[in-house]
Parts: sequence; C-alpha cells; structure tokens
Amino acid sequence: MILATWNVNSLSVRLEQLLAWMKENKPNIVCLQETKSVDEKFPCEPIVSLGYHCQYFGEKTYNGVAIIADRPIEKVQKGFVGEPTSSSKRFIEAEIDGIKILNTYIPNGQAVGSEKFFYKLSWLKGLKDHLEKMHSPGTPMVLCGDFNVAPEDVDIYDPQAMAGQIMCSDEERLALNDIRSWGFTDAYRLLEPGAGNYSWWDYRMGAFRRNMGFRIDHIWITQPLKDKCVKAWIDKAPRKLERPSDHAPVAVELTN
DNA sequence: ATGGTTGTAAAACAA
Repeated sequence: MILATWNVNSLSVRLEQLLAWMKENKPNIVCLQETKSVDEKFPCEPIVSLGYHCQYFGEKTYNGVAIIADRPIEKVQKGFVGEPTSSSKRFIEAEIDGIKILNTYIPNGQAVGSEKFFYKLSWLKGLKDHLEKMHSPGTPMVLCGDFNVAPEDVDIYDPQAMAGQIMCSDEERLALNDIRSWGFTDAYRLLEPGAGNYSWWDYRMGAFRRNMGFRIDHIWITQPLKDKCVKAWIDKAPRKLERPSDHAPVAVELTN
C-alpha cells in the first residue's frame, strides 16, 4: 500500500496536478493540507471518478485538510476530540483498512517568539493531548502531514544560517519530539538517512533551483507498521511544474 | 538587498 502526504497550497489551483500525480503514482491513500477550500466546494467528482473516496475538513482562504483513499474511510474525526474548532481546520483522522490515519497541518508559527509561534507550540500540545486521550502507540497508526518543523539539522539546507529560526528552533523540535517519543518513527528517515532531501522550498530567491529546502512534511508510523515500511521517497517532479505548490509530495510503501 | 513569490481576495495577510 502506498500512502502519500502533500501540502497542495490551494486544492482548486492544484487539482489537475493532483489528479495527474495520482494517475501516475497510483497511491492508495493521499493526505492533503492547505486545501483552502470550504467543504461545499471540495472537488469530490473528479476524485471519485478516479475510484477514490474522500473526507475533508476545510475553510475559506486558510488551512484545510483532506484524506483520499481507494477504500472506505471509516470513523472520521475532524479536529481534536472535544475541541473541533480551537484546533482550526488543521486536523482530520480516520480508520482505513484497520490503520489509523492522522493527517495534520501544524501551524507555521511565522517567527520565533511571535504570537503565532506560541500558538504553534500550544497546538502541538493539543495534538499530544489528543493522542493520549484517543490512541495507543501499540495500534497501527500513521501521523502525517505538513509539520512545519525540520526535526534535525540534516533536514535543512543551511543549519548554521537557520539555527534557532522558525521551523528549526529548539522549542519546536522539543514539542515535536514529545509527540514522536509517544510512539512514532519517522518513516522517511528510517529508510533514507542521507542529507539534502527536502520537501519544501520557498517560492522566492530561486530556492528550489538552488535546493535551499527544508524537510518539514513527514510520515510517521507506530511500531506495528515499522517492519512493513519498505520504501519512502519525496517526489520532486511536481515541484518542477508550472505553478507548483511550494511543497513536494512525500510517500511511503507499506507491505501487507 | 530587512529583499524575494504565491494564494486569497480585493488591501493586506499568511506562508
């Protein structure tokens, strides 16, 4: 089974690229972030026509997450349990084929020390609380999405220049590490230990051409899935297209 | 160079 995560930065703008990518790569599950689409306008028809189901949790202008799968999407939960609005449209989870799929768009945080930065840290705490309330690390589970954190220096093109900056600060890494140590393994890093592999490049300054990137989009798995994870990759092809998302899709293959 | 670009939505704001 192939599972992918992709911050599309507006689903309406990126719909044709998404459909083309799905036709070519035939993923079984796709988790989207930054759909920037209200639920009434979610483009179900072309996705269903390709043979997929979809569940979505969106809003106007900002945020928005969705799960697309080639098999039934069950037990859908939108937002953290008990507080669907305060977590904003940044979290959706479901069960697919007995695997819990948690799809998240963690706040960007703007700048270290800013109001949005502290919102990011409190949001991460909310995610941890949700995990502890609702889940057990012994169950087959995937936590994926745009985490807006580069976990280690190897995940940044210039660790010295970026030291302590947003997406790389100790506070963010500690908060994210607290979630990881609850019971997750970074599936990509498990299989691809090398440096220079990123999932996001700023639109500005020719960042993609110069590979000035950050690995901030992640697929994390619990222990029962660890041995089943046989392949992980970042597909840079869509980032090379006209009018690309600033993020590339990240994917893993899990065996039965 | 305190810069640069994109999306949303109609002037800033978020990223």
